[in-house]
Amino acid sequence: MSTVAVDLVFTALADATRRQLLERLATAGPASASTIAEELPITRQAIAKHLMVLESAGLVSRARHGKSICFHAEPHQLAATGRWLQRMAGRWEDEAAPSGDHAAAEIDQMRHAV
Amino acid sequence: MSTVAVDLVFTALADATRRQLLERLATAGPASASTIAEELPITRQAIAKHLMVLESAGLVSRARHGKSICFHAEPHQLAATGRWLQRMAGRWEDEAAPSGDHAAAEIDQMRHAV
DNA sequence: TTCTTCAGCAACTCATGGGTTGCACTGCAC
DNA sequence: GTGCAGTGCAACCCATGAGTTGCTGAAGAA
Repeated sequence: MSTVAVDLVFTALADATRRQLLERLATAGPASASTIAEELPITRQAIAKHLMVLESAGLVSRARHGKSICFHAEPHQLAATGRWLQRMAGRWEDEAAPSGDHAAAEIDQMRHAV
Repeated sequence: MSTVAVDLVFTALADATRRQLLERLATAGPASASTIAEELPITRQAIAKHLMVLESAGLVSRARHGKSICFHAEPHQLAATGRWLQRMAGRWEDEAAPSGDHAAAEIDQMRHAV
């Protein structure tokens, strides 16, 4: 996962409406922006904008059929982001561990840096 | 992990500066807002604000020593969020799988819903 | 062909948040 | 006590983004 991809995914997931949208698509099945607009208290335009953000993050994909467009969730990207987070956390924990009490050392350094 | 916690973590991670801050603390060790301010091209106040956001998300914790405050990264929360994401993705994949081609069914339904 | 319904585009309002400056407060060293 | 270094708080500017309205375009049905 590139830094850009991570940025897009986190930005997409930071908004509660977008997470709601994603969950809607994942649990209740694929739908168009118009269909979702009937279920939520916001306009089709707002939903379309959110879906574009989700799509650019790879969390949702579209499929055109005639004049209507069907969006469906992509859990793989979500899982990939989860793995990325865990890898990152693991690496940082490894970096912090071997040097013993890294924090204490830093604090000690701060104390004497007068 | 509660919905509120998830919201806070994603909001915190959505900002590039905050991710940079978090990585700085995780890799180069704990530091105070003033110390980081000397390394980055933004003011101490801006960094302090970001650190508050990271702290409220549980991604960073503070330790006061005299008049200076030392912040250090908390990889556990990052790992927990990663696990949450993967669990979510797994559940959604399970929901999509058993019903066969869910998307196709929905599209078919859309087609005939005139 | 015409009507209807869906999606796309553009402009706009308004709230939120990142970043700044300025000042007050608090420990520590002298 | 005084000065200095670090933090906290409040007000402010400005960019971004969420959401809206209005219109245009295109595809399918009668």
